Amino acid sequence: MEYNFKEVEKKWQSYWQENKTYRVEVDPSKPKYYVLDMFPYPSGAGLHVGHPLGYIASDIYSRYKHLKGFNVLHPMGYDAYGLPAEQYAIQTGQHPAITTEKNIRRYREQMDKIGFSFDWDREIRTCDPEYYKWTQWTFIQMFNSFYCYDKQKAMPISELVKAFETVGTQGLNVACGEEMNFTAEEWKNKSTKEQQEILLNYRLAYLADTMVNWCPQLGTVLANDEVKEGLSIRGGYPVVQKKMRQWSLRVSAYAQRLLDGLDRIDWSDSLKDIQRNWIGRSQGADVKFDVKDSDLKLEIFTTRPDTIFGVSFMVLAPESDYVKPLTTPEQADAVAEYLDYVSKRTERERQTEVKKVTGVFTGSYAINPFTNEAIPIWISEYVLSGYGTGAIMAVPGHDSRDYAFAKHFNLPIIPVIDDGEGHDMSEGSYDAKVGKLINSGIINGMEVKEAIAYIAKEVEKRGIGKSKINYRLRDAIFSRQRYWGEPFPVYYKDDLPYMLDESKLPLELPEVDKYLPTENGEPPLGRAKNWKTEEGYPLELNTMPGFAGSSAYFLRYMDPHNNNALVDHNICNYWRNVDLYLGGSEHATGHLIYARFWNMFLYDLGVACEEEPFKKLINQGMIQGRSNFVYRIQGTNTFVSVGLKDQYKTTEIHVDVNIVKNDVLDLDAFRAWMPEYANAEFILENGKYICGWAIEKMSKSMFNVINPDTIIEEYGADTLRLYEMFLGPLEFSKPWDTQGIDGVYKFLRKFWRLFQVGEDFCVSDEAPSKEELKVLHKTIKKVEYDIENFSFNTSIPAFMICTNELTALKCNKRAILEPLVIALAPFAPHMAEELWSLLGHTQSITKESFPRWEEKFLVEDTFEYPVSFNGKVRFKLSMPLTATNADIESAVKAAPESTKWLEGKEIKKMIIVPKKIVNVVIG
RNA sequence: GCCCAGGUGGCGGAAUUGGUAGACGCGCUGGACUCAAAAUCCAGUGUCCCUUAAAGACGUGCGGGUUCGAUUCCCGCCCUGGGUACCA
Repeated sequence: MEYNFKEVEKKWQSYWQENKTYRVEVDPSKPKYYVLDMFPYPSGAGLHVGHPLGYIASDIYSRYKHLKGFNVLHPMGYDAYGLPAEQYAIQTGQHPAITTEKNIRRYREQMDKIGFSFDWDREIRTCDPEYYKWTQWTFIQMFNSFYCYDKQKAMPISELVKAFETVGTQGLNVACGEEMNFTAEEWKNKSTKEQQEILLNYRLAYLADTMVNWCPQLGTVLANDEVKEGLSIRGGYPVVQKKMRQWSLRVSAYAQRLLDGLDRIDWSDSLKDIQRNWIGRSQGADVKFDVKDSDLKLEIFTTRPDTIFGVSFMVLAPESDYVKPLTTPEQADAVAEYLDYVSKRTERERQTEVKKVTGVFTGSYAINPFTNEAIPIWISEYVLSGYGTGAIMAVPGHDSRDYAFAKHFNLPIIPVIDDGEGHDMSEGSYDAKVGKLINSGIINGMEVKEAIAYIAKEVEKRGIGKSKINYRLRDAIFSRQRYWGEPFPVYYKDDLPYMLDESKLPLELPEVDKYLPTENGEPPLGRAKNWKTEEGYPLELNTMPGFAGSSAYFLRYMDPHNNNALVDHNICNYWRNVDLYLGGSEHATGHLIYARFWNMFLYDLGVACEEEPFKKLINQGMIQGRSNFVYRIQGTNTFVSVGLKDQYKTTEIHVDVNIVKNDVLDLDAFRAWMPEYANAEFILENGKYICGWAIEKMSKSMFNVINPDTIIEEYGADTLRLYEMFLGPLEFSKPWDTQGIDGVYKFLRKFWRLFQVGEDFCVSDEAPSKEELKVLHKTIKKVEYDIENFSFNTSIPAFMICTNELTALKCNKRAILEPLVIALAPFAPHMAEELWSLLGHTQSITKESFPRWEEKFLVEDTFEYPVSFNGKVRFKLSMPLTATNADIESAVKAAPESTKWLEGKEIKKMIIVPKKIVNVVIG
């Protein structure tokens, strides 16, 4: 009886579904294990063969953990809000909810065919009001919180108000937009509106003016990549830099905790590095400079206080608040002209034209606190308003950007560090933090490190500055002028934002007649009828960004139907956090930062039980496409096989990989593929048309998309699962190549045949031989080791070797085959279930335990020593395990093969590594 | 520019971390079974020298080093992929 995968896979998929085999509940009697995949955005194209890679790996691991006795949580859902459905809605008028629903059904259908062990009772969708109720709820909690640096956690905003009422801002050490100073008395005298405005400066979710690309004609904010040369890519309308009132999340408050947490989690070093760079901690000092003929103090941030004697000018960001007060009447026109130039520059231009040096003198001078010299204050776009204080002290001798600026505007360059090798200042700055200070008054002769500490201390002593740590991580802009996203639970009264009462949640997304901005530039929600509270206050028109819904979904899976809480505390206390998270590394600076931040906030609130949401993270690689080409002889409809194409002038054309098998083109299918090829002629080699090939991204336009359904149709889901794993290490990017799939397909059929005698299913109850037991235990050991280390690609060869060896031994013994079936179950669950039931078991294989391997079946009596002479292996020597080094030494000398290699030479040394190798050094 | 990962046959990739490099699979070559095909099975397959075999030499991006022994460790380069960039 041949293995009928179609029938078997269908049978077990419906069995699992009907019996809810993978349903999971809290069970304190068992250890928990939480395996999570990054949930997909359900796009219209459906799944291609690359998408399930991570799902298959996580499925193997969770099935394995289950067999190992863990209570495994393994859920799946959909990141359902997103741009493509909205774009489609704009074009067709079809509601994005309908498109999304359709796509989800298609995804589910495709996933079901692969045989995953998801607990579908826990499915969530971010666009479901029952789900986004808790996204909105969390936002309200953020609005009602501030971040206290002393306690290193989020606190209720009411505590801050209490502090303001009693001591004002005195002794305050909290996260904020800008430093504020007022007394309790002053606070009490402020109007409600003023007080609310001040509180926004401290809330974790806050409304503030932020710089954005604004396109007036399109009536929307644009991302940097949607703008080119100051014009919008769509329409070509002018785009300006504009401050807009936007919602933001104070992610920056958690910068240090996000950094520290990385040391406690099991992620790849490269991913941790990406996050560390993104957070960008730098230790330095804020220093205040007096301004000549003014009461103003100019505060700058520097990481190199040691170079303060080398400061020859100061630079302000064009957007800096210092610009206005520091511009003198004589320079007013020049500054205005420069600011106008800068405002027309887009972020993109500033980024691409990094080498372009521009700037203008303000007319004012700062006083160097250490030399008392007057130094000119300039404005330049190379200084960013959003980092540090938006102003710098420029040390052209030791900073390459300051150097370029000084050269361009002919400003003095003062060397203050001697690198000991006579660095030539005319060739560029010396940026390294190594050397001795020169031309630097009190710190002359000090090493750089010493000098940094000395000046930092001196600055604090004089009260002109303090040590400070800056982070590159910015707050997350949280508003989008889009329709298909979570509505904010916010209404406006007196121009101030207020949160809806929690009892009003969820605030459901309203219907609109069109998915475009309104005529007067409001977001699409401006079109909704009655978009106001019961009291008549207008509701927020923006929606939340894509990352809102994906920032706490892992918590919701624990308790997805709870209507009273994001997650029940006892349930959360059991599942705690994700033990294994699988997904792409493209989320390193997005989702994986936001989700950690969001979870830390919920942890501070007492909702989450662990500070870090994802204990271990694996980034699966991308599966690329393998494109096929045909070669048309130019000006004809004749196609030449790849081996002969150099004899003609040809054009390379992508051909649908689905009509090519093993690089051989199906000629009839090609003629039927497109009308223009209906009369195609071919020049063959060896009677076949061979196509060329290349590795490219899998995409429709390259005709190289492989649909998992097609593979399952032809080879079955188990083969697909095995082959995706066999392709290579999980983390690598690798091309899909259908050619190789035969190998694993053959393996499965061979495995099946182990249970057959002739045409019938037949296993023997005979006792296994020593040799058979060795094969079994060797395999289980290897497979277990590989699964634990996520090298599924090497455990499949272990099964293949095992099957070949058992076939050679003609072994069909139950004692060997039963444990093997269980070990194979995580990889090929359908076949395993079928064999298990054929072996006479009445309950699902998921109820079994993973087999244990025992060392005693693996130990040998002898070891075959490779004997090498001067590092080159010459022969093998079989020795008992009990042999001493002296035994081995004399055996090597006595071996007849040795005489050949020793001829005319003497043994200088003999290295014997027990159970490894013998190396004879001769000379 | 800076940070990270990687470079092994015709191809995807193994090598239990310093101990027989190329497991396993694909592809290719030959054979068996077939009227034939498919399927299946068996054998071979890093390079060079050679009619063949034995034997040998070379071989893990390049150049050095440590070691009895290096794909693995160290130093200096080259290339590929990823991240990031006026972050002071």
